[in-house]
Amino acid sequence: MAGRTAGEGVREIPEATVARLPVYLRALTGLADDGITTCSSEELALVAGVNSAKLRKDLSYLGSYGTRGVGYDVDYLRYQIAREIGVTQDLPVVIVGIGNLGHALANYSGFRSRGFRVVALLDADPTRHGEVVAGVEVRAFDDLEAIVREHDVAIGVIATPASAAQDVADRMVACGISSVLNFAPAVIAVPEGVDVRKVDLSIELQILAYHEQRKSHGAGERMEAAQ
Amino acid sequence: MAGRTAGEGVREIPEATVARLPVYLRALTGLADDGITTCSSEELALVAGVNSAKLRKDLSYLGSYGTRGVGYDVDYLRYQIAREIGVTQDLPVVIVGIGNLGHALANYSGFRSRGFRVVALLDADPTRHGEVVAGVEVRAFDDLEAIVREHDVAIGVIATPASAAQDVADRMVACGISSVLNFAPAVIAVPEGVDVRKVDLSIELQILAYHEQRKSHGAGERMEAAQ
DNA sequence: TAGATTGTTAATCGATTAACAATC
DNA sequence: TAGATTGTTAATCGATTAACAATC
Repeated sequence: MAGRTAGEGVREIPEATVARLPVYLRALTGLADDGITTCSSEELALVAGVNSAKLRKDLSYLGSYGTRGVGYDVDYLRYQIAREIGVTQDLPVVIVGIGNLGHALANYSGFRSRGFRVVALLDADPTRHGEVVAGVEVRAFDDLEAIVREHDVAIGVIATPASAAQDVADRMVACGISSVLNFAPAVIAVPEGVDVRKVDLSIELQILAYHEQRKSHGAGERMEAAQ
Repeated sequence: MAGRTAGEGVREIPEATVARLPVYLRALTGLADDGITTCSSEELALVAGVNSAKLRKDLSYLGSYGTRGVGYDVDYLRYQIAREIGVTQDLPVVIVGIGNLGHALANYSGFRSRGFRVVALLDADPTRHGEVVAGVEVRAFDDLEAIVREHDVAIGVIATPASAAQDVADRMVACGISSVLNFAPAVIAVPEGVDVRKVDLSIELQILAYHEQRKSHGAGERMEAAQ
């Protein structure tokens, strides 16, 4: 149930840490872009938006890549984190559903720059086929299997309406895709061994709404620091 | 630091529970659409994608809205959760940055159907001004303050490039916006009392990549259920 | 009354944090 | 050597879960 049973040092990295590694990676890239070659856990934590104790604890799961009294080499740490995540070379991705969101995703430069390559855009609507988005031609959903086989695609992105999401997920799984990023506002069921992550735009807004409501009530204290 | 000090029954709902309330709300809406008027915690948990113990524990923070031996009235529970979140009437939202993602967000029907109203679309690029997206005219970023004042906007959405995000956030905060949903791939700093939630498309993909990598290594066990 | 299901308790698990010994 | 900063320990905190008494 917990995947591989430990044993020969297959480091078990906590899920909360895994979710922050990409944040550190981005922060390090930002530092490197600014010409900074070395940083302390304090400095990196600041730009990553976490506290330094948490950062050091997180990094300790990967190994000892810092130097006491000195800090971390930006490029070296960046490579180690990228290696740990597995984004040192481009991973092929397919996007299904080329509506507004699919367009945005296809054009999203952050995929390319962070180790992903959009190898295909698929849509069920035949009138969309042949259209070129972000340099990639929109193809029929039925081409999924051939594309997955050709490019050895392991990650699929669902950007369809909610009603189509489960069907798309089933087809992806049947083709051998084992990681799914789901933007459709629907819970999808997948077999054991397949990972699903869900991004839900309106849920994030609702969480904000909850806190917003709490602020305006109970008029006791108000925003203390107004910058 | 923990906001209002308890006292006269200002229920303190755990953050993890708050994040799931919108999920329950959506699940209940789905059940209602299917004509289901009553459900058990087991049934609701199934469609929400959580286990029933967690669901009941979460709902217990809101009050006692179920009936032992019977279950929950779908419409009643739905109303209670919506009231708790604060989305019983439309909350005004502004979106800044009308690129691909901004377009997708403006057209996203889930906002409207879940208690949010996009009152303005703003972009720094003058060539975009006047364009109508999803029935709303794109206006100048400088109009932000007037719009926030006119519609009493409390929630802002940032869909700009990373380089503009901090500046947009500063301007939003200066206008009195106290909740920000940030889609730009950048950490933004805001004063105490302002909430920020961040949606990062490439981070989600990277988390999937990490698990994907782990699957292909250690060839020990494989996907047991292939559906 | 018997069966069903909630709401709550308590145990467990995992994540965060402060503090500091190790060490550059 | 003195100063700085990592990597780790241990304490704390919060979230999850199973179990079951309460009660419809």
